[in-house]
Amino acid sequence: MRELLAITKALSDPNRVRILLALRAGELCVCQITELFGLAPSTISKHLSILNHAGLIHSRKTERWVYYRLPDGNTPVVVREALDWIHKSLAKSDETRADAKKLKAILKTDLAEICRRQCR
Amino acid sequence: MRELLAITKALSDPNRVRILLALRAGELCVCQITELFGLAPSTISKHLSILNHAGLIHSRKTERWVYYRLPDGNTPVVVREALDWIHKSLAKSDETRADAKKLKAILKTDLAEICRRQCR
DNA sequence: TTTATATTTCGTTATTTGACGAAATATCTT
DNA sequence: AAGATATTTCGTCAAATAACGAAATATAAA
Repeated sequence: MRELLAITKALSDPNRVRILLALRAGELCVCQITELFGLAPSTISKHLSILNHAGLIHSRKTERWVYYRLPDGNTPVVVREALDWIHKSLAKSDETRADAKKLKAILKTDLAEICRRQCR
Repeated sequence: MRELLAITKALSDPNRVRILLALRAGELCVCQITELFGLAPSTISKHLSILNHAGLIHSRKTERWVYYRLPDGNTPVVVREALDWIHKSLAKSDETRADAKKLKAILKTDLAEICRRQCR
């Protein structure tokens, strides 16, 4: 029950659901996600921590950046099914499409340039 | 997104998840659920309202009682998959078994008798 | 070693949520 | 019609949550 509730609570915030959908495009670092949603870096970091704690995303630290991605390979069934459910339910929504479009632009921009926008 | 969030929010409380699992035994009236969980009738009513609003349960009023049940037949895919996921994930947990056992005893007791315990 | 950059942690604030009991509503029984 | 019963609605309170900015941490660059 505890594991399942960690998942359902993680999924009960729209921004966290949007993050999961955005990550289908591949791993993203915190500042890219921050740029995508226009929230404070600390807010995004907290959301990522909650998703991570529920097992819905994994992280990888390299140099100055922390990249988050959807779990790959050996994922608990309960997690994989939750992710499948979310993606299946919202993949084609207008909001998801809009986020995907904006993300595409962000991915074209230099990473350091993106990050600098937040740190001032 | 709104529909999905109604579902994930409904699923992010342990008592509401337990209600969904209990309803696999068949429809239950509010006082039976109240008896099962030992919470105030108004609290249970609120939980049922949230589950109902998310489409996760349906209700049927007859005489003095309101019965709640899992949706049958034409249910939106997003709802059906959420229910399948919950049931599959927790059907065999200790907590679910304990609830099922207690529920069995409640179902053997006369309905009016159960209700009278709460209304005093 | 200092400075800049990227992320997280912490403290604060406003909002939401879960619980309760009292009152309102609706239905059944006298 | 009056009283009893079952459920819901409403108001209140305590706890949880989402947001932010400031400070802390960690790594890279100068």
